[in-house]
Amino acid sequence: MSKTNDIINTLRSSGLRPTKQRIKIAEYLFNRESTFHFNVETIDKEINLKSGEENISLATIYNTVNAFKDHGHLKEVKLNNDKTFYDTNTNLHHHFYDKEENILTDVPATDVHVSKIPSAPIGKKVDDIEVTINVSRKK
Amino acid sequence: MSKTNDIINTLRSSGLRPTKQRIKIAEYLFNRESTFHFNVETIDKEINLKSGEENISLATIYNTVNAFKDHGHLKEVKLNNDKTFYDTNTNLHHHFYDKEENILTDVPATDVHVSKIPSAPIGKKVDDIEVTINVSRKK
DNA sequence: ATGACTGCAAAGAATTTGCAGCAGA
DNA sequence: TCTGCTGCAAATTCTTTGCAGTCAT
Repeated sequence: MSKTNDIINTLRSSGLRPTKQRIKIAEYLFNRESTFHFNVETIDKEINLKSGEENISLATIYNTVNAFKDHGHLKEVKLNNDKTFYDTNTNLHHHFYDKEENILTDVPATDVHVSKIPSAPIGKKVDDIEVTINVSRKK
Repeated sequence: MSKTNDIINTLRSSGLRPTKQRIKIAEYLFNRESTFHFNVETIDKEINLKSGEENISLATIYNTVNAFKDHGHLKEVKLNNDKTFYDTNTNLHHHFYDKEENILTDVPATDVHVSKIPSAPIGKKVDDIEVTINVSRKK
């Protein structure tokens, strides 16, 4: 079974119609070895400016990314940036963040141990812990 | 020496002219026991809608908050929200975050120990570590 | 006096939405 | 066929900016 068929099945089984545009975006996002951080502009540039084929409208890219997020294929990430970033790694994990260069790198959950945390506020329970390791250029 | 004079001195010594608007906003933000998370709308509502006095224009609130941030009196915080939030606690600390209610609570740095972290990417050094403890209503 | 700040309105930037036409089931 | 999706443009929302008048020093 080809990768494209995998993608079609994944979309379908999460309740999303596998349209031409969604397949193209999904292939771009998910057919890669390592995790990937991007924003809507990334997709627009890579898919639209690069190919001589039909373009995908910005509105559709927004709709598609939101649909992927709502169906658990993407995770939203907050950066010191006006644009919204997304992460193709939807598993629990941590990050290196270089704010000088606005680069986000994944850190596997197993590479970080948090050995002490306070108890949750009254009436609340802890769901998960996210660690951001802020880094900068070594001088 | 009164609190207002403290604020005027703090503003002046960080290179900001203590104008009526800045003093009013600074008093609202900094004259409180515990740390405080807010956005521009918070200030607008609390200071403008509440008082019968002269209002402070939105543009000035934006300018003031940016000035306070640039001069180290505020820290920007990223939430799952379209608006930019700020934190009056500029020291290193961690957070409880309840995304159901969009509530952020401070956790002192001493209440959290991270006992294992990966080494920084090549050419980078670790500056600090921020821990977000995601919580939700206990069922 | 002079340079910085305020406030208004207009501009900007990212994202969402209304709706007609199109495509996947 | 029949919803759901796409794509365009218009609308929205948050934030910044230009500029004339005002205020702190």
